[in-house]
Amino acid sequence: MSAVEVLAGVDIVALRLSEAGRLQVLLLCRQREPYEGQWALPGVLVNGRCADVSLDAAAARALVDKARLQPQYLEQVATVGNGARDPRGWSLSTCYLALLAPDAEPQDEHLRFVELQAIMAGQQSLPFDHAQLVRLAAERLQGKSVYSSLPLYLLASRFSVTEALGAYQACLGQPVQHTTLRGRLERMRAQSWIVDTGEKNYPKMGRPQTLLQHCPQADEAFIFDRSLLA
Amino acid sequence: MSAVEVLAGVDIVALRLSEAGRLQVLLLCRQREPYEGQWALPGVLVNGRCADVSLDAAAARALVDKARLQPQYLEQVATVGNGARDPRGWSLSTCYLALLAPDAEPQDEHLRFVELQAIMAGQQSLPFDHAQLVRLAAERLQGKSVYSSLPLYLLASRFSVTEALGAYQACLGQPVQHTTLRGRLERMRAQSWIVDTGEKNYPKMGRPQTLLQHCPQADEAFIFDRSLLA
DNA sequence: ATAATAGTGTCTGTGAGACATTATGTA
DNA sequence: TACATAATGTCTCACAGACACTATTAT
Repeated sequence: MSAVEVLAGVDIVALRLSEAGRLQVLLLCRQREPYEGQWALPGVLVNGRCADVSLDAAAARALVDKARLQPQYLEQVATVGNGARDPRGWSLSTCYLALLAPDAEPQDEHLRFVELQAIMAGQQSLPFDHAQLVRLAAERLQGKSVYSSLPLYLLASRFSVTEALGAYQACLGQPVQHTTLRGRLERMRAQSWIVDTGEKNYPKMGRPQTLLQHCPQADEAFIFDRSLLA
Repeated sequence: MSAVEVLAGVDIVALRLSEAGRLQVLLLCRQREPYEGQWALPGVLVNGRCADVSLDAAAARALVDKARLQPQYLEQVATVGNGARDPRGWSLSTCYLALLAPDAEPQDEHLRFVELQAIMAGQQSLPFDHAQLVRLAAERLQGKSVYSSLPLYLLASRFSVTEALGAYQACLGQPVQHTTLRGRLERMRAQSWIVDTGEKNYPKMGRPQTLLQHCPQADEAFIFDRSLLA
């Protein structure tokens, strides 16, 4: 090992909303030691020899190279570093939160989605400190969902208010009043972040749903000036 | 350079509130190449040979080793990595925001406080991408000041409402209604985050000031459920 | 008609914004 | 007394929370 350098990488916590309305984490079966054959977060090492122009670019590359998936949202969560997280020695990992569309599907058998709750509850164990990274990313998502439009990045390009409600409830882990969400969506519509497509979805029963479209007007999510569930 | 490892470090944006009520950044005159003799952010390299148990510990060490200062608040802001920021090659830096008490004084001539505004305006240039790191830290502080008690960590152990108001205005860069801040301080008092010491400060003119004490009940700052300046 | 789901309306409570008023010290 | 600064009171507005009510489809 070099005198002044250190092992560093990025790990991606990529989340998808299942049909049942639950959050799922993308895992990859490791092809190399350490922990070969175990299901872990997708990630890549970063060092000068890679073509990455930046750390953020390395994160995007990790998801494209390993899973051929393009996230709808990507945000750096935190960097952890210590001597215990990797058997190869003192190492750094920068954790990213990625939000995928609900139709994101694994391309091969080395990829799998598992329920976020299974990891949080410890039923699904992960190598390295990946369980901790998942916790950090989930906390970030939950925290920002209280005052931003972040959960909308988990939806398909056309979505109903009911689907948006499901996304918020999955991110927050608790029920949300639909009237409150409607108010927020209306405020976003006034600023062109939401467009009413005019199309309708006709479910088996009940009144048809208005289909909305999410049109982010900035890189960051829309910020509301008040918290949910205060 | 090793095949898989990379140069990594932490850099600290340590802020102090001047008597004039303006934010100042702690700079250190570099003792080594690169950029020897230039004023830059204090920081340390991280690698397995150091005794740091974690990246956060390395950040705390950077401030103690280089400036003998203990911050009242320390938070990781972001990690940047690219091939251009350091002349030695592709490198990583994790940026930390530190908030100091107003009586924090440089211990020797290698340390200096400069106005945050001078750096933001480009009047004071910094080596590496340190100006960008300062911007990231200042953005984090400004963002969180809207909905949290973060500015209070810039105050002495006993402080008046007027001083707290100055801290908020410095962090936000705009005026705040004192009645709004009083309401927030009162809500913190109800939850034991603020204590009325009963002591008074008697300025040359005017009604004496109640002296308050900040008693954080958690590692994170107090979060309000509504934004200032919406 | 009935069931099911979508969407609106109404009322309440909280806290920020703005500003007037009162309180308490010094010169 | 006048003056300066601290602290409180009042009113409005925006928006979340709760829940009732209306609307629109299929069977």
